[in-house]
Amino acid sequence: MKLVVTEKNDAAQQIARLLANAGKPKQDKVYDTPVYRFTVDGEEWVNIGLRGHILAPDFARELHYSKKEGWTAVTAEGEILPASLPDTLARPPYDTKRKPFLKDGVDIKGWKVPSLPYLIWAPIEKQPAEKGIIRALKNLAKKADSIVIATDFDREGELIGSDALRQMREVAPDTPVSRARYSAFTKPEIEHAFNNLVDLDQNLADAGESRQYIDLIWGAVLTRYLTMARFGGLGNVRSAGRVQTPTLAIVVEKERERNAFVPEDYWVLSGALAPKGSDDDGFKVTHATARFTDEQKANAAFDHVRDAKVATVTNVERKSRTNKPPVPFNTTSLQTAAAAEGIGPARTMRLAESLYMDGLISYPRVDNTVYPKSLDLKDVVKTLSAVPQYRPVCTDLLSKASLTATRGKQETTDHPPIYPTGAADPDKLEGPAWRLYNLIARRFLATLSEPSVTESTKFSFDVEGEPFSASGTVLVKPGFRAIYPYGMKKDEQLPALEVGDSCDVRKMDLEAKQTEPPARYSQGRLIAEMEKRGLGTKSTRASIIQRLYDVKYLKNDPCEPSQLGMAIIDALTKYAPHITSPDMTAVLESDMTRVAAGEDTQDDVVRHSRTLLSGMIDALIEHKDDLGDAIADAVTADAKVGVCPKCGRDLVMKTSAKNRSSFIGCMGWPDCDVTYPVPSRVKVIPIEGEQGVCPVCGAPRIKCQPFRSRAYEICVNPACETNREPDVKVGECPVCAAAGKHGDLIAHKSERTGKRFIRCENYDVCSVSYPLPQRGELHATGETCPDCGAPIVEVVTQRGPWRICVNMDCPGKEKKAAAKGRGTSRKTKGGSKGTAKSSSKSTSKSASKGGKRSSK
DNA sequence: GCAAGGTC
Repeated sequence: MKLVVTEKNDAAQQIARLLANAGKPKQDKVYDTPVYRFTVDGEEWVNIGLRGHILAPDFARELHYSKKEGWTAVTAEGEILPASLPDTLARPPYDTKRKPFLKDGVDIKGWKVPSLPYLIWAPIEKQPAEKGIIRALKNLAKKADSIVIATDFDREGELIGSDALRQMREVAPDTPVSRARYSAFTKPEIEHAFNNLVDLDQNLADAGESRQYIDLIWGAVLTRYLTMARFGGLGNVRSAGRVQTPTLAIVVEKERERNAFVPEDYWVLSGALAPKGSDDDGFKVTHATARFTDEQKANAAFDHVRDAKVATVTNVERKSRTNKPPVPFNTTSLQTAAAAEGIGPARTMRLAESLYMDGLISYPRVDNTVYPKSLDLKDVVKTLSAVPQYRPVCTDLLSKASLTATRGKQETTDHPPIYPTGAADPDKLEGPAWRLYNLIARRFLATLSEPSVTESTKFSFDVEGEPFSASGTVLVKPGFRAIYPYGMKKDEQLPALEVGDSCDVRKMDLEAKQTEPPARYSQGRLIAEMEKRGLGTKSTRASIIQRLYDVKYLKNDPCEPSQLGMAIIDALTKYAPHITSPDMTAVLESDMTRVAAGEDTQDDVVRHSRTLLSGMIDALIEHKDDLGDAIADAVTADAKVGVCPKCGRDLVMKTSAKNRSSFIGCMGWPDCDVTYPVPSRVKVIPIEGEQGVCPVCGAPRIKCQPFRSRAYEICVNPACETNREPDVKVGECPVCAAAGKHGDLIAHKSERTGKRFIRCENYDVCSVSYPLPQRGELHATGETCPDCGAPIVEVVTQRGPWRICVNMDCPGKEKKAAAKGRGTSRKTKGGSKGTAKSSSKSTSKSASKGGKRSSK
């Protein structure tokens, strides 16, 4: 039996399909891992797909951190340093007797902390990360007569293959092993690869492993340093890494530019003209000097034209422009295009993964932007014509004798560019999933379509001796724009005018303006910038940006660094500049190339990198307290929501030690006891400037962003006049009624917590109460619930009015939930955390709504 | 409670 090991399940399946020459491959499972059995010229073959890397590098066992002991470097014997270093590693070039960082073995909240200088030189081991796959792999390797490593044809692929081989060698030490190298899933390419097997390139695998080690060493050492410099509490990691830190630096650099920006005054003289005698509002004209930097000159020009009645056309320029259709999508261009449509890169990849698994799009991690010859374009168009929105364009394309597709600059042959492989039903996909599919399908059709032609017109005018101009652009031949409207500008139509025609001057205005600072990066542009600077790969960029948000270095979209993010970059730029620059990646790349070429060894390259970091650790440790203070200040600044109306100190977001809920508290505590509640399940965004102070009570106003609904602003003080709501009678108290007395049920808003709830008017003696939705206008209906007898209230929100029985335990609710839950279970599985949470409420509705909205 | 790289 011949065993073929690929990098992923998808590849195992494709290779089986292409090589089987006696019937279709049979799918089987070995310990839950899918494998494909088939025969080639009478020989039995088995294909197994790994899941990327199956081993993960980590520090030697005694240096592992555990939940119980934290980041300890303490051995079982209480010894700080591991007993011995592997011979291949040099002894650390530092004095082990010197005072270590955060004194070894000192307890910090129960954690023992290792010496960082030592961690740099700590031995690294590779541990199994995919135990199920490894078991299946070994099981098959034992039975195999020969083994072919057929992982992806790149550095990481060679490393994944080498790791797999190491595992197999434990059970099959003598089985012959070879390597298949292919770069496209086509029959000739795969057959050629398997007829011309080579040996595994250990140098290339070593190059990949050096990358793993260097990333781990720098990442772990600097992350531990930043995290321990000022302990931020559980869950507050301050991370650093070869890719994430330079990426953060890019965003911080832009913010610095913005902060250093000095706005300049300029003036714009513009007005409206209309063809003589017409009665429309006219079109916009601007003075030939688009920006006056001299106020006097602007005023002088304005004085000439402010009372003008007539403008004369002095010149007409018409230009027609052909716009080429876009090129096929690869991962990066999909991410940037989706980001422009409001789907962030990380979410795009999650959605793309699930569209791929559902057979709706091709493999989403690809650099290629040229469709392979083997892809039957017409066939894809035929498939897409099943989607009503695309049918007219598909019919049009299918009527052509042949189809020509655009080509991008990057051409690789491992996977085709991202294209639709199935027809989606807008009603069956959730909103964002449909929007992404729609983008991909339309992009595909656009790459096969004609160019679009726009015609732009520029009129020049004379108004009382001052030169003015107007321009407009009109789409005269839609071409690909008929199917691909993304990022399209609106038509600006100008009337038909010729030289010598005159127009009525409708108005003239002089506007004082200021130059704007450079714009922040959108997530899409940040992805593009990372690619430009060689940071990360198509598969990692989205998650790295997400990570920067998760550790609170970045906030908002477009990307804005937090004070914490700026402080981290500040400190690292000073004491470990290497990690903040993309150069580290560039140097690593050239090192890898030398290792792969056999001109350098893994040990040398890793040792050199360790030495470099060693040289920085002294300065870092020396300034640990400065950095700790800077981090603490930055975190406080990030948490600030306003100023205490009582004592004038900062009010910050705090977390209750008791139940981990958030509240706003004064930094002056315990001298000042001012606290305010915060609505639960919302993201709190401080409001800067005057708008952030309540004009009525002086407490801060904040913006609350609930998950997936509209943000609102409130004063944080629940007792404030602006938060007061009149009590509403919503029914009668059943308990009091049973006892023979009368009690109204009142909807009431607490002045202490700001929470709205229903209580019996006899609340001093009667404990009947019900919770209420916290947002929306409340109305009594006078009705009671048929299932439980509790009052029914009406709540009016932005989505419209809805009615609800106020009893949380009402038996009627379970019935409804069960009925709703059934139809949507499929969606909650593949989606994000967020979609899972909101499943029962909004899935069915948002799916159909989203479909209609984006089917332009 | 560490990175970045694969893939799910």
